Amino acid sequence: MTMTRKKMPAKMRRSVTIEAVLDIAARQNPRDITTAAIAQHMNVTQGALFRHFDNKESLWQAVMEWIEVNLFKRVDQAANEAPTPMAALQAVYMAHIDFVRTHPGVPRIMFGELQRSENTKAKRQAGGVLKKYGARVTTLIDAAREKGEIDPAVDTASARILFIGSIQALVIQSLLVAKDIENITEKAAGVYDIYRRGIEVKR
Amino acid sequence: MTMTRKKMPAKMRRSVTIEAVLDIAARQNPRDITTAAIAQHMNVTQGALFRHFDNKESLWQAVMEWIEVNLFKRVDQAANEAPTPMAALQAVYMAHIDFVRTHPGVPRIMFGELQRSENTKAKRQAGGVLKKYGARVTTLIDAAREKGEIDPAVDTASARILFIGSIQALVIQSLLVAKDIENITEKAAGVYDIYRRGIEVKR
DNA sequence: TTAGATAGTAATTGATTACTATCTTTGGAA
DNA sequence: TTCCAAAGATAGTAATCAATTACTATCTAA
Repeated sequence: MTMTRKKMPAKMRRSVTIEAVLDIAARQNPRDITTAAIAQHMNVTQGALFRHFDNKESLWQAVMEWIEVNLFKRVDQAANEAPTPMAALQAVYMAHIDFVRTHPGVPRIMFGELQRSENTKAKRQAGGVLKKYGARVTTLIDAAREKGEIDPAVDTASARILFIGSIQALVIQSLLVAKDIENITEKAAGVYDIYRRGIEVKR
Repeated sequence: MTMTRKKMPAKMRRSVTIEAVLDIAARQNPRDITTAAIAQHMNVTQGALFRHFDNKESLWQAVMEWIEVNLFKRVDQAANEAPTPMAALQAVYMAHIDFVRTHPGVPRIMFGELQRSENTKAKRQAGGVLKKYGARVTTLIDAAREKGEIDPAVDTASARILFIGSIQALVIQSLLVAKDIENITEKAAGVYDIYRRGIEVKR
C-alpha cells in the first residue's frame, strides 16, 4: 500500500504533481485538464497546487522538462547500446514506442502543445524536443548511410520525417482503438519493418 | 469583391459558418475556438450562431460532415483515375496532401477531436472518417498485392497504419515549421518515395 | 400592400476556470 | 517537549464562455 502522506516536502509534491498530469493526460485531452482535476487526482485541494507552481503554465513547463529528460534518457541509452547505426535507429524506435506505451499521455501532451496558437514556453519546449529528436535521428541516418546501410537515393530529411511519422502512426491508431496502446509494441515491429525496407540499401 | 450580405439564407449562413471554423482552425487550436471568435470572423454577433446550430457541438458535427464529404470526394476521384492499384495509392496520398495543404485546419480538427475524452458525436465522426479512410487504403493495398505490386511479406495492417502516419508526419512537420505547409507537396514526394520502397516488391 | 417568416442584435445568465488571500495543521529541528 | 516555517484547507474573486432571451430589421408571398 502506497503511503500517500498528507503533507509532503515541496520537491516530492512537485514530482507527484507532474506524474498526476501525465496520468490524467493518458485518458483526457491535455488541454482540458483543470487544476481542480489534477488536485483531486492527488488528494489535495486545488489551491494547494499554487504553493508549488507559480501558475498553470509553469506546471506545463515542468511536465515538458520531465518528458524531455526521460525520453532522451531512454532513447540515448538505446542508441548507445546498439552495435551499428542501423541497429541504433531501430533501437531508438522501439525505445520510443515503449516509452509511449508506458506513458500514453506523452504524445497527447506533445501534440496538444504543438497545436497551440499562443507562443508559450511550453510550446517552444515541445518544438525543441521534437527538433532535438529529429537531430538524433538525422545523425543516425547519416552514419548508417556512410556505412552503406542506407540507400544513397533516400533523402535524409524525408527519412527523418517518416521516422517520426511512423511513431505517430501508432499513436493515432491507439487513439482510434483505445486499448491498442497495450498491443502497440507488436504493431510497431510490422510498421518499422516497412520503414526499414524503405530506407535500406537493396540487396 | 465578395458581397457579404447582412442577411443570408440559413443554408448559406450554415456553410459560411463551417468555412469560418475551417479558416480559424488553420491558425488556432480548434478546441480553443470560441463562438465569439467564429461570429466575429463572419461579421455577425455571437448569438446569431445559435439561430443556425442548436449548440456548439452540433456545429462541430457539421464541420466533420463537411470534412468527410470533401475529403472523400477528392480521394475517391484520385483513386478512380489511376491506372493501377499502386498508382491509385500514390494518387490518394497526393490528393490527401493537397487537401491538407488547401485546408490546413482539417488535420488539426481531426486529431483534436480524436484527442477528446468525451464520447461526442463529432468525435465518433472523426473516428469514422479515419476508419473509412483506412478501409479505402486497405482495399488498394490488397489489390496491389494481388497484382504482384506489393511484396507478400508486407503486413497489410502495418502498411495501412504507416500510410496514414506518413501523412501525419508531414502535418507535424508543418506544425513545427509554420510556413512548411506551403512546401508540403514537395516534401510529400520524398516521404512517399520511402513508403513505396517499403511496400513494393523488390526488383 | 402587408402579414408572417426569417435572420440578426444586444444584453444577460449560469457555469466554469485559473488564481489568490487568509486561516489552520503538521512535522521536524532545537 | 516546544516552536515555527512550510504545506495544505477554506473560501473566495475576476474573467471567460456557451447559451438564452426579448427585441428589431429584412425578406417574401399572398
